[in-house]
Amino acid sequence: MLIAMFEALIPWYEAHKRELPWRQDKEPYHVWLSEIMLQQTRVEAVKEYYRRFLTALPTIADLAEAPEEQILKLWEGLGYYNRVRNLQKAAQTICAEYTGVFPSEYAQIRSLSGIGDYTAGAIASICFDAPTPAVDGNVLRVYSRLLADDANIDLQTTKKRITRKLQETYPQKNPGIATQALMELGATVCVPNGAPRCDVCPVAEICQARKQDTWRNLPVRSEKKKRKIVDKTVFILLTEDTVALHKRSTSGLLAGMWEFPNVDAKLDKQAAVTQVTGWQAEPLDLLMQTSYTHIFSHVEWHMTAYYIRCRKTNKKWKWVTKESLDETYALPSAFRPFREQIENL
DNA sequence: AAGTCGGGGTC
DNA sequence: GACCCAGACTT
Repeated sequence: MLIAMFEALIPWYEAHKRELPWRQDKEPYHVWLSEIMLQQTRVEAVKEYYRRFLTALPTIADLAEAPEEQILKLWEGLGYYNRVRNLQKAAQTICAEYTGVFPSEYAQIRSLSGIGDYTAGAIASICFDAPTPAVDGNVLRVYSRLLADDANIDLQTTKKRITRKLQETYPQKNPGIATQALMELGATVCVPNGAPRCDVCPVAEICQARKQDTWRNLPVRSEKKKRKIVDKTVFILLTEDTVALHKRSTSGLLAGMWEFPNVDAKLDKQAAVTQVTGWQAEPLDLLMQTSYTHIFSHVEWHMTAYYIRCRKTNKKWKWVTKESLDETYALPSAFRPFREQIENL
């Protein structure tokens, strides 16, 4: 079954594959960067980030030596910011332990920061022709439907089993093509939301979910728990030419990113002004008030923002010009609407 | 095994 | 509003 799948899949991929920036070559740095950026992130979202990142940091050595502010700025808006910290940590490991040359053995690749089973398998097969499966969400979906396998794909045991089954029959010639072909099928034909395009699927004839008409129920996943709601009051503190920023902790949510000063509570106008006075920034005028909800995977921020003209700056915040905010400081998307509003004051 | 960690497209 | 994306790491 799986052998027949690969036989039909490879020629289909060669005929229908998308042209993507990271498919120009098999340079490990390029493939690696793309795989990290693509973790839980759509192809369309990654394209421009990928190009910009490589223009700024063309080599692994450049990445290893880059200031943290620069790599966070390059990742700004892409999310999961620990990805880029781990990316740099791995780059430093490659420079220190592998003389700057990306390692070619699966075990070495797998041991680098930010590289798990999926990414190691992808890089080893695509860059080094190792017959190592790369089991991502696409592959789990394709496999579940092809075999009408109703095991929960969120379970470790299921992923291990599917990885093992693929490993047994993985093509020994051009395994990197097999890796990309499986994912391409999941991304463009056996799609995650909506009906799969079985009419153009190269393996429709051997698909058990299609035969049984059970594709709607596959793959099976764990139940998701609902998000917590956090109320926030955000302070857009402005002088004549600067705005106050705060750098977040280097651990936890949005680690190391910059933000507008805020507190985890819903303050009314008076309490907000009192808060700013307590920070000794001397509030002059309350210019505007806006509200905005930002949704993360596991939490919602219900934010009320007060735009306040201040007489003085304090030592508690970093007061920066709008220009340097845009050019230098990495601001998460959660705060982006407030940044835009400043222009309308 | 469950929780944490972003942001956005699609239905 | 719910789902989920070329997942990894921590607890």
